Amino acid sequence: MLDKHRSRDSQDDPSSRPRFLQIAGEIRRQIAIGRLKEQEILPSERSLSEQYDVSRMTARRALEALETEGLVYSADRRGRFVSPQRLKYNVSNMVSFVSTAQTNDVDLRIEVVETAATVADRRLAELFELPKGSPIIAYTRLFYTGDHPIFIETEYLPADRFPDFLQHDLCQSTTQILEKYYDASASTGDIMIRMRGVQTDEAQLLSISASHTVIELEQVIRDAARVPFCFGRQVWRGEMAEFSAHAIVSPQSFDKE
Amino acid sequence: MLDKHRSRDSQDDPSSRPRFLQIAGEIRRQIAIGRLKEQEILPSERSLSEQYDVSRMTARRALEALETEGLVYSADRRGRFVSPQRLKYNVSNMVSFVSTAQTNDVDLRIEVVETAATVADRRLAELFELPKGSPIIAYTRLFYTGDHPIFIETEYLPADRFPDFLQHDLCQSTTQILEKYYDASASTGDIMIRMRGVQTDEAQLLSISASHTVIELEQVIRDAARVPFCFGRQVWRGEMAEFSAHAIVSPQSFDKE
DNA sequence: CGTGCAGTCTGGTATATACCAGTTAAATTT
DNA sequence: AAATTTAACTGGTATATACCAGACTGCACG
Repeated sequence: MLDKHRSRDSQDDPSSRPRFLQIAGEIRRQIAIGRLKEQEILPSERSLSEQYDVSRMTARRALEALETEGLVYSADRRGRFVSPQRLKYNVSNMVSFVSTAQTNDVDLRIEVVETAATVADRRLAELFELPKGSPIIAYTRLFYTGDHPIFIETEYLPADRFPDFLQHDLCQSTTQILEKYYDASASTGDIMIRMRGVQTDEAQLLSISASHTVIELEQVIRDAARVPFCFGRQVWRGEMAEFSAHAIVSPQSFDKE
Repeated sequence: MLDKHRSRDSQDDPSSRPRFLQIAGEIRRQIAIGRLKEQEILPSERSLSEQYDVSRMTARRALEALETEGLVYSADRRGRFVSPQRLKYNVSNMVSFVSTAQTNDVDLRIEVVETAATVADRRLAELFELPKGSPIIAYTRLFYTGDHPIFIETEYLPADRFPDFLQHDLCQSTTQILEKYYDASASTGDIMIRMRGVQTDEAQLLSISASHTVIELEQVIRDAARVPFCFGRQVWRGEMAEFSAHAIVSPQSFDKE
């Protein structure tokens, strides 16, 4: 009974790289050379396992590796697809992500997920230099290229300064609404970027599975008088994000801790 | 036969969340409340599988979920540990990451991985506005907190402007070397940040397993005359990074695409 | 003509098992 | 007491199997 599988030297040759990584590499190459194109469907786990003569689990691991890399995404029970190209977001050039995307002929679609009139919690109060409990407008939007979700954005505005804001059509650049109707234009901003695990509600909106990673971007936008008037948080599909910025070394920086 | 009578045994109650996510959540909670502290070892796959009465593979998936989130890291064949706190990096405040880290009492250690005298490829030539083939100095360093790797940095300098640069001790702030000995101080910079899959050599240095994600940060540093004199690329363990920046809306932005 | 209903496809979850190669600490020998 | 062996760990890789539920395709029926 010793010889259960006659696996023998199947993988103990010194080409020691794990089989699933070899397969992942093979597929990666096919994407690189264009044999598999954006949004194209990949071979299924089962067909890969036949093709490479490995178990389904091994084929799966190869695909999962490509998924965490961001090269590939999985649409539950429909298959896996080649991820579309990254979107570039210049955070300095705060002249609205929407309009720059549109001029660079990115097929951008916006969906309003939720709007709310609420009050400032401690953090928002501190940020806007308002008393805790001041009225705040909040709205969450989901951004797509085509039908591919890219990021979720939630923005908070002090309600007093922007009356009837939610009356406007939020499927456009809010920066432009703020400028046009409320004379509030961005002058400076503080930005924070980090990678973290996705939360279940976010995962649903972005149609990624739980226990993936996303990139979170928070920004405070200030007007020429350095008064903060907008706080925003974006949660990006990690593989879709590329942020750039132009930094100017400040004469004296006085934000500490 | 509308009423499909399902067996109500074991765990198919409508709390339908996958078992491995429940377990991951349990551990996550224990980290959050401090029952498991930074750098502390987690229970092994096998002991978790007994504790929760699941197969080892399911326990493993729970731990892997925490790993991709960045809450936990795995040291090959030694166990899994709670990740240390993030490091904050203010990219605007270009006054050297090293010195700011040291004032904020972060236990920073630098290891020189490689130094090289090479020549400019197309990209570097274009960047530094030099002819292709001009001499370039390159060096790669690995940054740690304690014995925990954080990021790899490779920097490129035009050799003509910085003679004998590699003679200096590279285990300190290079920004300061540049300022002190070569009178080159940062005035502006262009920064790019994105998430991507780790490469095998990087994975080794950062001691993470292949098919994880990292954050890549590239920056071009210019002096007061807007002449670029340093190009750097950092590859961060995703869970360790948090970038912040202060942006100023430029009167007219004339960089396109 | 569409409507509904199989049957087949997909990925997602879960279990059980096996072996490998480093790590570590205890046991043993020198 | 120091050096060395050993044995009990660890995570990593891999296979085989099973069932689920949603998505899709095509066929039969009204």
